[in-house]
Amino acid sequence: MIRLHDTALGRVADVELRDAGKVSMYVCGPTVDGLPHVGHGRMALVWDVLRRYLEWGGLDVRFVSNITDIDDKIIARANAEGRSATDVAVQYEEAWYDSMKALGVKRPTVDPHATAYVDQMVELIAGLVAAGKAYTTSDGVYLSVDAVPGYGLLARQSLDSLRSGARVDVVEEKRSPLDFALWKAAKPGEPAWDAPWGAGRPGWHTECVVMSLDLLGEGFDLHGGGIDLAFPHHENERAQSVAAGHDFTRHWAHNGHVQMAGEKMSKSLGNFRTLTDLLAEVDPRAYRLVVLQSHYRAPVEVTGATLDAATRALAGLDGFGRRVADLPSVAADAAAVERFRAAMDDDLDTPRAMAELWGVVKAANTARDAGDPAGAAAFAAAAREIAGAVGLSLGAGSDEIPADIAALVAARDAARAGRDFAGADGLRDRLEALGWVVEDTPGGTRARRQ
RNA sequence: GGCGGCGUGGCCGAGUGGUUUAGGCAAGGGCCUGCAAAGCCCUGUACAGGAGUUCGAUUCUCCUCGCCGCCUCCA
Repeated sequence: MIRLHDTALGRVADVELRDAGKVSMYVCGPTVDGLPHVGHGRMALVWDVLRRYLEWGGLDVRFVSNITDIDDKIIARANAEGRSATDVAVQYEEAWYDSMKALGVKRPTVDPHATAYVDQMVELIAGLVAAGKAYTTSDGVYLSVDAVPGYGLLARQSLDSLRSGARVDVVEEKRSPLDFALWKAAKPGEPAWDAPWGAGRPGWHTECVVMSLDLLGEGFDLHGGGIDLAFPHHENERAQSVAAGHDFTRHWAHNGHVQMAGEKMSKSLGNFRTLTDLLAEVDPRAYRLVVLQSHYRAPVEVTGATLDAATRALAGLDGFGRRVADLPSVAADAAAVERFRAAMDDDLDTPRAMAELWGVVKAANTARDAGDPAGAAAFAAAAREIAGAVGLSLGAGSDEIPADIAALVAARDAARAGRDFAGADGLRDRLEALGWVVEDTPGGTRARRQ
């Protein structure tokens, strides 16, 4: 079984499944208050890769990822644009899934919406109030962190050091600066649900607790998300579930951030680039490759240069895919697949896994050049196996050739056949000017887009 | 102020106490080709600086410098 870094333990640990052969995982999804940014894309890709890899390994994965469709920023946008919060949420959820589709990120098994779980959230909060672990104030309901054993587990800090470092605004009625809102009382004009403490809306942290436990059950296997969520979001999820007597996730995993010029990219810093824009400019697979070529916990710089390098690398893989398309389909080279598996099982070491991919690509090319099609086929099968396991398709198909391009190619072939090389080179220049590359292969001339 | 991370060859980016190399992109040389393209082969004296532990450190310890993150909404 795979080993992953566990944020609660601060080290890599075996992922021990609750039920043999089945994986229950929850990943915090987006708040749909705007277009997704590049960082969201990395998050989605990292967990998609993990999910696909586990499925490839024969596990039955139940992947739950939520949509936060009620939140302060959604309300702010709705008010600013003079429309309903629901309207805003629906629009940006659609944008989210459009981007996910382009990236090749599989749809979650279930994608719960916060607004559909308000009743259960109210129930959870009521239980915490009744148990004396949460208290009401004039603006909502707060959880008392002093009532939670081990608060600070995910922050990896003691309650005291968290308290001394707190920069939270002092709210007079809060018993501790670290206490956080379970319920926010509605201000005039805000969307609101009824509750024993007055109309309002649930706090962000509560939804994930209710939805993950409802859809995955007590003690589910894995809870993931961006590293920025470790504290306070996940800390507070854990705090609530522990306070309410639940057995929460068995394993916490977090992905590192995307950096822009060495800085974290985030909405609040305003230095973000939307995923929508990025995907309009580059092959979405290139972004997947950038993500795969960095370790999921390390920060990664997403720039024109890194995307460009990945695009070129992808072109090489696509060329390989085309070249081996005619090889017989045979069993994948077992040793190569095992090396891939070892890399992936070692805390999802995708950079090493990708190195294995290029290793088999090279091995297949070498075998083929050496006149060993059987060996080439086994390595090519391994390459497809590995690429498929991480959600990367190797462009096996050829480009559609428009008639005018085909005519130029045919004219060049005729010129070459007549040993009119000057004419042939002129035609190749014209093709290149039109964005096409010609390759003379033993099997005939091949044209492809640049 | 508290907690944590990082600094690897032109760029991106893994990894390891020592015999043989991560890998990708870029670059140079060769093979192949009418010439190319694609592919294959070869090449580059990389581990921030200092001290220490060790037979031996890029890999462990300490210090210095630089960068970054979390402690507030945030993937």
